[in-house]
Amino acid sequence: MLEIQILRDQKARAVAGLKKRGFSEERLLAIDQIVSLDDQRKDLQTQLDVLLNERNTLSEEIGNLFKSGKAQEANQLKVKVQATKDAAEALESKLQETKAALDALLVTLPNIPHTTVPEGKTPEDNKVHKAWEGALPTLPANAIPHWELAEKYNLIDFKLGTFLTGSGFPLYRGKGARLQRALISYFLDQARRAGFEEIQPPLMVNAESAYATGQLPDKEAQMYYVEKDDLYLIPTAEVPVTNMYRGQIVAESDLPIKLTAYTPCFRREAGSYGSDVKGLNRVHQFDKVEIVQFEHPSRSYDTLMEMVSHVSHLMDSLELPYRILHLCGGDMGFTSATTYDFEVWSAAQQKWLEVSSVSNFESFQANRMKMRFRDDKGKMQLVHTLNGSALALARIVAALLENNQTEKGIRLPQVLVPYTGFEWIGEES
RNA sequence: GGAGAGAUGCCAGAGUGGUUGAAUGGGACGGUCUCGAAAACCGUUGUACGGGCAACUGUACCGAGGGUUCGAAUCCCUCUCUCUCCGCCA
Repeated sequence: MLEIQILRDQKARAVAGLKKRGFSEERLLAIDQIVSLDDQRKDLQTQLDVLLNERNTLSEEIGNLFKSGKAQEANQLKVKVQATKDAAEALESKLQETKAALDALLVTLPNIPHTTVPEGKTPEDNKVHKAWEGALPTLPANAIPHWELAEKYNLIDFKLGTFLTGSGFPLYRGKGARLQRALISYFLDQARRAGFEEIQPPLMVNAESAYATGQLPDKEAQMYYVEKDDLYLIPTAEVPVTNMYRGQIVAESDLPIKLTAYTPCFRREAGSYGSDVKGLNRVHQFDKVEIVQFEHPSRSYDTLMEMVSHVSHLMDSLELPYRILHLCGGDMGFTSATTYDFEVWSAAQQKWLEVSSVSNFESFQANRMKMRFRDDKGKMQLVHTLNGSALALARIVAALLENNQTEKGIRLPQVLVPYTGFEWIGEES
C-alpha cells in the first residue's frame, strides 16, 4: 500500500498518478481523507499516551506505597487510577476505529504510476515499447491452431483434463509433457546464470502472504481458496517468493536479492469465459518461471530494464516474434508502478498473446510487507520489489507449436533440443 | 489424529505479579593496547507510533489475539507454530 508520507509530501504527484489511472475527482478525495484520518490517529495516540503515562506513574506509586506498608493510601490511589483507565479505554477504542477507517481507505488506493507510464484507459492505449521488426512467420496453407496441433501430435489432451478436473486444466502427455519440462529447466537455468537463486516455494499461502503482495483484498476472486485450511492456491510464484522477506530487515549490502522459482499457477479467471479461452490461451492452471528482485530504491529502474532485457533474451533464443508494451495507466495492475508486457505472436491465430509481465512495485508491496533495509545513514528504508515472468509456459507452447509447424511436423528451437532430447515433433528422424 | 513439553532481544539462555526493554554468555560494531593482528580491557548493539530544531522524551511491543489486576514477559482463556512420544503415511 502507499506510504502515507508520500500522500502528505508529494500530493501533487499522487493526484497526477491516480488521475492517470482514471481516478475521478471524487475518488481523489480519499487522499485528503487519509491524511485527515492520519492526523486524527496521531492526535488520539498522543492523548492516549498521556493517559497511559499517568496510569503507569500512579501504579508505580501504589507499588511503592504497598512496599512501605501504606496500604490505606495505596487503596485511595487505586480509585484515582480507575478514572484514567476508563478514559484510556474510551480513547483506545476510538483510536482502533480511526485506524480501521484509515486502513480501509488506504487499501483502496493503487500504486502511483511512474512518470514514464503512458496515459490511457484501455489496452489499446498501451504504448509499444519495442515492436517486432523482423518478418512474421509464414505458415503453410493448411496451418492449424495449437489446440489442433496438440491433438494431431498427441501432446495435450484438453478433453481428459476436463474429464479429470474441469475445463482449463490441460493434460500434457508424451512430447507435450517433455516439452513442458524442458522449457521449465531451460528457463530456470537461464535465470540461474543471470544470478537468481532457485526457490521451490509452497504452492499454497495463507491470507497474510496473499495480502502482502496485494492479491488480497483486491483480487480475492482470482484465487482458488481451500476453505477447510484457510489457504489460497498461488496465482503466481510472486506471492510466496516475495513473502520470503515479509517483515524482514536486510543489510543494504544484501541488495539486490535475486530469486527465481518455477511453480504451477492457479487462476480462477472468473467471468472470463467466451473469447480467448480456446486451447492454451487462458487456462486455470499453467506453469511459469518467475524472477523476483528486492532492490535499492535508487537502482530499481535500472534493474527493471535488466529484467526486461533478460526476458527479451529468452524470447530471442526461442526464436519467437514478440513485442514489448509499456502498459498505460488504465491497464496497469493495482500494485505496480510500471509494467512492461511481453506478447508473443501466435501465427496460426494471428494474434499477440501475453507471456510475460515485468513490473516495478517500488515500495508498494514492501510497505505492506514491512521489508526494509538500513541505509548508509542508519535510517530504515523500504526496499523496492520487482518481478517478472521468465516465462509463462502455456502461451509460449502455443506459439512454439503454431509458428514452427511445417509439412513434416513441428521443429523446436535449437536451445531447447538439449533439454527435450528431440528436435522434431511428428517427424521421427 | 491422540498424549505431553515449549515459544523471551542477532543467537544461546535467565527471568513466575511492582525501575524488566528485559540478567548472563556469544556474536557484531566502536575504542584502548600493538608495527600490524590475536588476546585482554572499556563501550555500543531493538522496532513501531507520537512530541521536540536538537539533546532528549512519552507510549507500545518477551509467538498472535482476548481477559484478570492499581500494575503482567510473569496469572487465566483462545488460536498459531515448534519439539518429543504414539498412530497414519509419499
